[in-house]
Amino acid sequence: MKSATLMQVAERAGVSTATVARVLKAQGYVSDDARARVEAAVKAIGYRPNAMARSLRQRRSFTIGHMLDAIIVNPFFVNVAHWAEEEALDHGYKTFLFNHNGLAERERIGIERFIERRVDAVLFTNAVSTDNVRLLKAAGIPALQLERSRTPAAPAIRVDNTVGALQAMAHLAGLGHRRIAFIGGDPELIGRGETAGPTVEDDRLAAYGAGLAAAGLPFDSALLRLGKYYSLSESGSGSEGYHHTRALLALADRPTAIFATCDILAAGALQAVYEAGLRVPDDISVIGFDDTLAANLTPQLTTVAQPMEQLGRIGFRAVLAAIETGAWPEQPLLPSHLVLRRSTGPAPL
Amino acid sequence: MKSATLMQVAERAGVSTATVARVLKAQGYVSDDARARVEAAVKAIGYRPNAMARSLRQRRSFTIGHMLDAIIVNPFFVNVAHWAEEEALDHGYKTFLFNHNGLAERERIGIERFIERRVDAVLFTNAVSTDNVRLLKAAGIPALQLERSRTPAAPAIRVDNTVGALQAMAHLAGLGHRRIAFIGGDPELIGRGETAGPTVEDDRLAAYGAGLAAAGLPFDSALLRLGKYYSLSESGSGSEGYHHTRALLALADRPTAIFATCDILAAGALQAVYEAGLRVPDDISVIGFDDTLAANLTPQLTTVAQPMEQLGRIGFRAVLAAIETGAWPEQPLLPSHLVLRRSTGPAPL
DNA sequence: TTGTATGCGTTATCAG
DNA sequence: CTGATAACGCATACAA
Repeated sequence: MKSATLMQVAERAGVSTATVARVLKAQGYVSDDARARVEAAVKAIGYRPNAMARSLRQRRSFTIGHMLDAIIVNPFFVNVAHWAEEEALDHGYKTFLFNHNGLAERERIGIERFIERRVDAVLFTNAVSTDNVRLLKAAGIPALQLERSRTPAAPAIRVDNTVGALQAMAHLAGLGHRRIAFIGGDPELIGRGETAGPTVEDDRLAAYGAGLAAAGLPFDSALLRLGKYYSLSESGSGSEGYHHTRALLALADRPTAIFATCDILAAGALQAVYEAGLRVPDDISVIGFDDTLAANLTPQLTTVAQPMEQLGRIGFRAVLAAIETGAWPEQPLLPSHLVLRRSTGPAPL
Repeated sequence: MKSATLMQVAERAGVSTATVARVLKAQGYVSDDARARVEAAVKAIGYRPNAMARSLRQRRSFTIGHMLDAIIVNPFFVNVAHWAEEEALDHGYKTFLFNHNGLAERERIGIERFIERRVDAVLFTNAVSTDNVRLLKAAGIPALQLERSRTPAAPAIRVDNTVGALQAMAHLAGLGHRRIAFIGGDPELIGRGETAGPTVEDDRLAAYGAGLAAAGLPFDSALLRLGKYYSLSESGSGSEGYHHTRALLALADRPTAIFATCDILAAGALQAVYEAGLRVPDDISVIGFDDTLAANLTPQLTTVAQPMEQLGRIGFRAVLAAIETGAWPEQPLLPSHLVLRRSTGPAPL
């Protein structure tokens, strides 16, 4: 039995479609008698409104698009998407996900699909190309960037990376570490996009420097390793962190702590340390970033958590406001914070 | 500029809407002249078809629903969803995801949303309640289960868990292990659903027994630990594996190898072994299942891989066939297989 | 308090 | 080869 229509409900209840619509939307005057008959009819034939017909008529799909990067490699993206979806559900919305894997061409295709399906707004975590984002503006569809701003073509709800990173550095310094290495995304390779001002990678790196200075520790370029977060092609996605750490451990005066700006990088670091026969945190401490893989690693990873749930929920509420009012609410800067687990300890003597 | 309509294209090109539709769908006779004018008009006003109008008219949404379990805890689900989506994209489809976290009530809500949005079919990875699945049947929407069959109310594309599990056991036995522990999902707690015949958990457990027997090893109930795969509420999702392993290590005659039937369980096992000051694989070998977290763990985990990409792709193609022909294609039993990494080695002397 | 009528943007069926 | 025209299922302005 293909779902019935509103008209069939009306017939069965002996009223007009307008009346059925009124009881369904719980607005407008309806007599108790009519209401009861309609409700009975709805139940009897198992009527379910056709969302597509409704959307066509209202020129609103109650659907938003969510563009994501590297969804099967980095759990960060699924998490943000999950919470955005959760919030959307609470407001009668559904989301369409699209994974661009960092490729502008894929992103363009995804955006075209979104436009064809008439999403009411689009969330980017993260955006790749300004031109693509402009496609949405041209179509009159609001767009919002989450976690970082990579293009000036859309507003962004960003994360304060500095606060959490400084906590991490202070934690390490407080444990007596004097040689702290940094494994991070290269600001030149990652995230620069077309937005002016510091990128996420700039901020994390700057916080490393500031944390060193605050603790009165010298900066040593041998302890600085910048590159990609992970490779999408290689099977062991943490191999970037693994190789950097191998190099670090080969140093004559090796570090006693490593601050990696992604849990995936930290996962690779833990593998390299283990392979070298050293123990974490006894011989070397490790801190990650994101709080994605952290609780599953050995030992459980101390890490700077990103506010993934807030990002998703607040992000959705922001686009909803844009859809309904045409204006963007203020965009808060969401804090990151250190989560202590078992991969950090006192510096070895 | 809100996206233009087909009628506007028609006006601009000086033809009827029917002609525009003909060139857009590349079917039916259109003169080269008319075709050129239409194409120019489409380009000029940046026309994009309205998928909702099309769907309403064709009574087909080119959308499928995908019900998932524990999406932010177990990467397995995102992976299957990703590949199903990828295949869907190749066929002009999009998927709606819905996460039920194992709750029948949530699943019901998700299915209702799917029906309202008129998805053309639904994929379950995995289903919770037979009643919910029947809701789809009542609405005339084809449904297919992926990875395991938990209800007789829909066909299923399942995985052959036995072949991979036997490989794992043979690998361990070949390395000289004689005391091999098993940490797995409890057939009574997980997966029994309403389907007759052995569950996934039955199969994995049976393969453990068969592997033992094949290697001429005795079965020792002290080495058998059954429970849940993970807890959705606890932060460290691998805590189940951690606690089982602590118990195993406390045994007077402890095992030299552990076969855990989920990478998340194995992650917890690795943590417990590490905490006990033992090394993997020197003191104890560990094998997981799924190949999700495996490459990120320390040491990289030997595991039985599930065919996640095939599950997603073949699953989508099967529902597409059901949508188009009304009949289900044959449902293959997809093999699992052992992936060797660094967590297994010769049994200690 | 209720009903009628129109249109949302397509597609499909007809004639021409 | 092309153009009217009628649905698809719902929402809403307007009348009654």
